[in-house]
Amino acid sequence: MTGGRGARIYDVLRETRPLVLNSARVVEAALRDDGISVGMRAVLEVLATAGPLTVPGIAHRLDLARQGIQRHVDDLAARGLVTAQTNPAHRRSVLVRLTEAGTALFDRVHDDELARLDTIAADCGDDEIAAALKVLRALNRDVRR
Amino acid sequence: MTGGRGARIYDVLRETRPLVLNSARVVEAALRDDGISVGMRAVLEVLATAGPLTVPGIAHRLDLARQGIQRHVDDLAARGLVTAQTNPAHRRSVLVRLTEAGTALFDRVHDDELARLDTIAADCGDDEIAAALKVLRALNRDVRR
DNA sequence: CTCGATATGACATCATTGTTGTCATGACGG
DNA sequence: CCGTCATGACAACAATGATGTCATATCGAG
Repeated sequence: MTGGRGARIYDVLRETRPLVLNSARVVEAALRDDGISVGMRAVLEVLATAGPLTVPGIAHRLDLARQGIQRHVDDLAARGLVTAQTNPAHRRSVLVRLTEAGTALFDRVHDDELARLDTIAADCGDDEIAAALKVLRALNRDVRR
Repeated sequence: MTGGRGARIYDVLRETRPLVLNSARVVEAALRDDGISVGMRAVLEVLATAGPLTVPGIAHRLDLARQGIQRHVDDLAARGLVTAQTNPAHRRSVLVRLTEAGTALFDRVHDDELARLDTIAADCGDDEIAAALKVLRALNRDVRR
């Protein structure tokens, strides 16, 4: 055996950092023309996926501090990509939601990304991709213990 | 079907960012007492794994610019964890190698990390972890096209 | 209902780190 | 030998995650 279970999980984790860096480079290049950053794009994605959320709610979904998300939301609002909406559950903490322009921008960006990903990792089967997703979710769940 | 192949690969990629962030937080907390950063630790790992390398060589392995690596190497040298070694293949570009202190530090840190990882993602089988590794490597190989 | 604890927005600061640029010099191939 | 490239050294910048503070709104306990 080449190593214990921990060593094999370590190998998995070691692949993640360059993957995040490289995909961020690709995504950033695609976003440059639109004048938004990867951080701002991450906020757009959460809003597109989970619907209107408060700033702390977005931060929780992304495992980030609310202060940093506040910056991104402010920047996005200044560009007219998100807007505030009254929150029925909390009068002070408004819900942030995508504007039409924000929805259109994210949809376009996202479609482009999906098209690119269709042709990638051609040597991996659907079962292997599903296993990778399961393992990564398990790691995300446990690593913050 | 819930989405095409690209959508499933996208789901995999989406897990990687928080995973990198959270594991970096854990690693950083463990390194704080030793006074080194995650970037410096990454350099130590490359040197421990691949043996003495030049600064551009380390940068290539980590997919980073040589300038940033130079900083980490300088910091590590100032702490006595790495040292220069004459390069038989290139008189000017010296090889960086771990000192005894550097080797001891990385071994200790790495052993601690492996011990933690042994108990993680208990619901994932060895075959699933192997599949995850294969998929991540394929993504790393193709994403920078 | 009152009060204390907590959440939130706003604002500010800092550290890490990836990126980019420059320059002099050595290394290497044509 | 000369032009091109690689390398080290140095510098500056941008994005972003982390941290702290403060006033105020919100909420739950008593």
